[in-house]
Amino acid sequence: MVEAAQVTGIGDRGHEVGPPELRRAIELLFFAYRDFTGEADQLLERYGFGRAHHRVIYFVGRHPGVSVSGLLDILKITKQGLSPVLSQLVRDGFVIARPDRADRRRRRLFLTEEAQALERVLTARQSARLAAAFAEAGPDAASGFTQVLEAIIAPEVRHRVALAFPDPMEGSPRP
Amino acid sequence: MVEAAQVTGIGDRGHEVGPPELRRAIELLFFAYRDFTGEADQLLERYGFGRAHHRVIYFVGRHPGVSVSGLLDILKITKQGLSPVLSQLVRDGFVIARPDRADRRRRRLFLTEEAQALERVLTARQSARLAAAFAEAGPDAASGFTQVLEAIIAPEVRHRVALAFPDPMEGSPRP
DNA sequence: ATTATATGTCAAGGATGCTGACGTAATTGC
DNA sequence: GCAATTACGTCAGCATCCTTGACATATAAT
Repeated sequence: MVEAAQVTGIGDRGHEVGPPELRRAIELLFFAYRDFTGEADQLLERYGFGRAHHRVIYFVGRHPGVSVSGLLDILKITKQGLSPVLSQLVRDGFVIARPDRADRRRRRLFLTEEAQALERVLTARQSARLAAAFAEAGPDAASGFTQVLEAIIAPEVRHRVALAFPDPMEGSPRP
Repeated sequence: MVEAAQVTGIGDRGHEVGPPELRRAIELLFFAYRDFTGEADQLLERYGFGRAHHRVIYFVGRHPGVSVSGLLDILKITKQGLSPVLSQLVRDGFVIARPDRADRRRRRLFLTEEAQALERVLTARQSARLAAAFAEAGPDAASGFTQVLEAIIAPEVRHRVALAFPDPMEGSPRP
């Protein structure tokens, strides 16, 4: 096939393997995600933060009082991987960790006001980009977009995603 | 606000910052992309490859005869970043680089048969996951999904995405 | 009292990038 | 023909983010 590609050469589309619309969707997801996540980096740099810090700030902001292990469950990384990032955020005054009253082994994490302000700006930027895309594609497309994303997510992970309307149980201590 | 979060404590949703559906979409994109890309990793490990190798295999497969700089343009990384990955793929017999006939400074990249087979399996896995999500969400949602992804992508990058139908100009030498 | 849990830390390493500098071969422009 | 440019490679150094493994400490549960 390599020889064939060289012989037929120019204009060869490579081996066709599946429905073009699926192949196209795979690529769209790659490019879209890359462009989308690149949005916030410039602002984070000013604070000496990277993507990992962004994720922590975001999810602690969404789940105030989450425990360290709860955060690890969401992020699906190891505590050794989280450690330097979380330490820096605490050291720099962006995250506050206080022991849970009922179980003092657990540290509940909260954003400081400065971190909340940063998170608002970061989320606002990404929201603006999404809103522009939704406006361009139309409300039905926007609805389909979230439906498909939800279907892509592994069933056991879906419950972690924020609900469209506030979750009354959010932040409650584990049994 | 941190104190407020601790006082109101349990059940607090954190600071509400924007439309819930946009916040929800941001999270969906995060979880969906993570689950989606994790799909192929297990298979790649058997070859001693990572995501970077996957990207090279994928795009060389989609653009047979692409030059090194062409690949760098697609991936948006530096040649120093690509170098170890591409070298390993050539060394392991997954990518063949031959000088362009008209301009022998340029190396045109092709996949070997083994690499094509691997790429087919990898893409088939991801296609299957996408197809399942499309089936679950319905054809209209699938259409909206790709429309929104395309709208998210920066305009100057959109032309890089595969077309739904083969591009007759693909692989042609630069003027 | 023993065991289990939540967390932290030290060590070592891998994957994937970056910038900067330099070199070589080939092509292009004058 | 010669200089500048282009395509590519490589070496050095560094950063980010993540891993596994081992061990320590405090608290809670039994």
